[in-house]
Amino acid sequence: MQSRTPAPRAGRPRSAAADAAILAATRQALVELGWSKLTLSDVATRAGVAKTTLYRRWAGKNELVVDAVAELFDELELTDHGSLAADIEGVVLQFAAILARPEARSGLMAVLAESTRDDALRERIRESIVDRQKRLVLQGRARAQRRGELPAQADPAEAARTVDLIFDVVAGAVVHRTLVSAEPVDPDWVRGFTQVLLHGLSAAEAP
Amino acid sequence: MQSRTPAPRAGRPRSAAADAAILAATRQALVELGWSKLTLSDVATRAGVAKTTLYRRWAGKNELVVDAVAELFDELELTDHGSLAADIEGVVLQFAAILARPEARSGLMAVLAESTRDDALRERIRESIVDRQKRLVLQGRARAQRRGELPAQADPAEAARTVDLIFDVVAGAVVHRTLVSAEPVDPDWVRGFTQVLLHGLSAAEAP
Amino acid sequence: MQSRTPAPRAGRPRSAAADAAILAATRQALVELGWSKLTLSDVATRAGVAKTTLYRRWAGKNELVVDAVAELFDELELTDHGSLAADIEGVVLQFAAILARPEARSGLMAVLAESTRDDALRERIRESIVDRQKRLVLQGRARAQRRGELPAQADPAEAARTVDLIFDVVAGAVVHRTLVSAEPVDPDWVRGFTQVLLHGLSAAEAP
Amino acid sequence: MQSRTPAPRAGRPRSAAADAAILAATRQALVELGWSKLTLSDVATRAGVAKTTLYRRWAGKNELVVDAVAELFDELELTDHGSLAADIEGVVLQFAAILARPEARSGLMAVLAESTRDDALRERIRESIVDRQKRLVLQGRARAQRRGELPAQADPAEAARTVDLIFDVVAGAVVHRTLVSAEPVDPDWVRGFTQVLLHGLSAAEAP
DNA sequence: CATTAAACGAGACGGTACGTCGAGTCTTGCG
DNA sequence: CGCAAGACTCGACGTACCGTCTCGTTTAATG
Repeated sequence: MQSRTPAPRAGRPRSAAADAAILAATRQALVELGWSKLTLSDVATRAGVAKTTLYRRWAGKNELVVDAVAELFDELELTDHGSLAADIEGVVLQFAAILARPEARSGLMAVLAESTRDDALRERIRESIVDRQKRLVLQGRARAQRRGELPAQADPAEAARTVDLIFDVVAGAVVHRTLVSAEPVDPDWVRGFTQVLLHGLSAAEAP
Repeated sequence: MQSRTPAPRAGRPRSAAADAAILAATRQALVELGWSKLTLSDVATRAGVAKTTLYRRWAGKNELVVDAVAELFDELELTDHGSLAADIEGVVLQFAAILARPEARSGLMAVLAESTRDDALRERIRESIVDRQKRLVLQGRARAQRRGELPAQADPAEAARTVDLIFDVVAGAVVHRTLVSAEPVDPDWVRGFTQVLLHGLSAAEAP
Repeated sequence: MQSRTPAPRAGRPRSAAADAAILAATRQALVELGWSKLTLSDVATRAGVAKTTLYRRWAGKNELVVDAVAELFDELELTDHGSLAADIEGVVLQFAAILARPEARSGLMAVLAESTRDDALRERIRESIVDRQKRLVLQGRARAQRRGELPAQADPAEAARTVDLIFDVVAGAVVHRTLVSAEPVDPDWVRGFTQVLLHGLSAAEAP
Repeated sequence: MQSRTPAPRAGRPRSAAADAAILAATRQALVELGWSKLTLSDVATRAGVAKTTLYRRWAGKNELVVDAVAELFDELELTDHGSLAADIEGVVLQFAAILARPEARSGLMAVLAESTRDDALRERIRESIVDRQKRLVLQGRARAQRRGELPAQADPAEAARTVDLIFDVVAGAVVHRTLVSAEPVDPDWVRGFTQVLLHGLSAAEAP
């Protein structure tokens, strides 16, 4: 495969530093102001960049925030704790820690809200954020199967459907706990959640 | 408890019809425009009401939309289908049907996003929407215990914690599936989800 | 004929004070900044008024400046100095004094420049500034005819044409001297100009 | 007088063709867009030249337009029609014909407007446009004196003052008629104007 | 039944951010 | 070094919506 060099066109090239500065400034502004009071003028000022430069690279607030927030989730990883339950607990705690950061809370929910009426935006979110993190589920299952904690799945379509289901359950529960119920995702809760996820309600209610 | 009648002061009383018209207009505007392009002037015009009248009753866009959206969720009910699994499947489908309506998608996520930086708003959402629907979980558990599908829980604190957990898991998964993954909540998915919820991952992956 | 009361429409009436403040602020800004560096935001700020208010009343910079400048020329009057020559000299000096003010120089020429490509603007200038001042020529001629310095004119069409001609000559010469040649309109020049106007070149060159 | 060759320094010399192309493009843009909507980027594109090249040669819009417009007036000449009156009528018609061209109207007035607050620009206009055309007045007077239509003038200072006065009267009247009154400079008007100029108002009103 | 005080419609108001555009400068690579 | 291309900073543009205000006009309970 060839290098990614994007065809060195004529004229002055775009400043690479500007991109990083803008995304950082966006996150900072999200922390201080939240989504709705964040203005692109302000972001430009913080980044030491003209508003025009910003609009040359992103179509608007939504696209910019998606990119700024997406980077936050790339630090997630599935540390090996020896058992499936422990692995899940570990990654759920990491995920909750990210969602506890104001730039993530504020930014993520807002772009999700916008995406309900903007298909292009939804696709962008899916590519940049959602699908990138499904790797964690795949990794977790593979590891659990290697350990013999889960059986192998024959049907690949069924397997894919299960990955999606688990992702929705895990991500949904943590997001709901954090942003809707606004309760802390503490080790107790994580333990309870993992129990339900692995063994179901009936088991969970009768330990 | 006192009557709700708010001390019939002198002067012309507020029009009761206006409230209903405004909330309906808000939902209609959410459908057509979505949260971010909805303007209070527009809502006022649609409702055949002056902007002043609107601001006399709600503090702003957020409060108005919370009230407009909250009504949508009151139609949820836990029909008795004979078994816990069937009851869950029924209510999940109902919930998904509401979330499929654009006024709910757009409005709900937006106010949740705003609530990440506005505690009063979060409290209002919790009162108007979230806590009102926990009744469904309570009802479902009571019915399942009557049927002998679930054991009684001795510790009331533990019982409350379980209700919250289940609510986060169910609501979170459906919301995530609908609004983030943007995949349909069809009977297949609901069956799979209910299996995981009742019997856990291990069971679900090897039926 | 009825009063000018402009049909008291519904809603809050426009502030009368705002108009005056805006026009005064416009003249002040013309003095300090000149036409090309004058911004409507700045005018609004000076007038203690929101930009919206300004745009609600004038379509743009051009229209605003026409109105602001037009008022300056309303102070012109044809004082009776006893002879046609003296009357002309008097009004020419007055006119030159107005053109010496920076708000008049800068504003007038700029809107004239714009009017070369904007017929509506040209018409507005003609109504607000040019035609209003033709009264001076009419007045001067009437007075001179009363004194016997000029013969009466029988043909009204011819008379109108002469008024236009004289206006173009007088206004044109003073404007050109002031703004193009950028030389002072002092009493000497005025005397010479009046001689040419009344008695022609041949006489002027051989006194 | 030294050669105009500007010291052939090292490096690639400036393209001579570019200058002409830029000035032509400027005039074309003035015709199509007028002063205020003319942009230097657009001029550069029309001339097939980079913006840099343009700024290397002119300081800005004003200077560029002065040069582009000045060339237009160089085609004026005082054809000998046999009498002073006829000569004046001829040159006035020529002048009016130039002012009827949109690039002249729009460009000339705009730079004059700018020059009210920019002394360097005014000086440049005077050199490039105004003073260059005073030759016509000098020429006309010399010819008339040769013919015996005008007496010789002894005092050179007085003579200079008269040239300026006549120039202001002629140029001023034509410009005012064309751009302010926005009436055509037709042969009738020119005849009337020449009568006033040569014989004065009193004569003109009683032919 | 007249009074009266608040609610009402209309729309102007001071603000603030928007997204675009032009001016003039700077930074590439090519000739 | 000149030049084309085009990204850069800066600042004004004209628009839109917010939430407040000031009008003149209902409208129901009270006196």
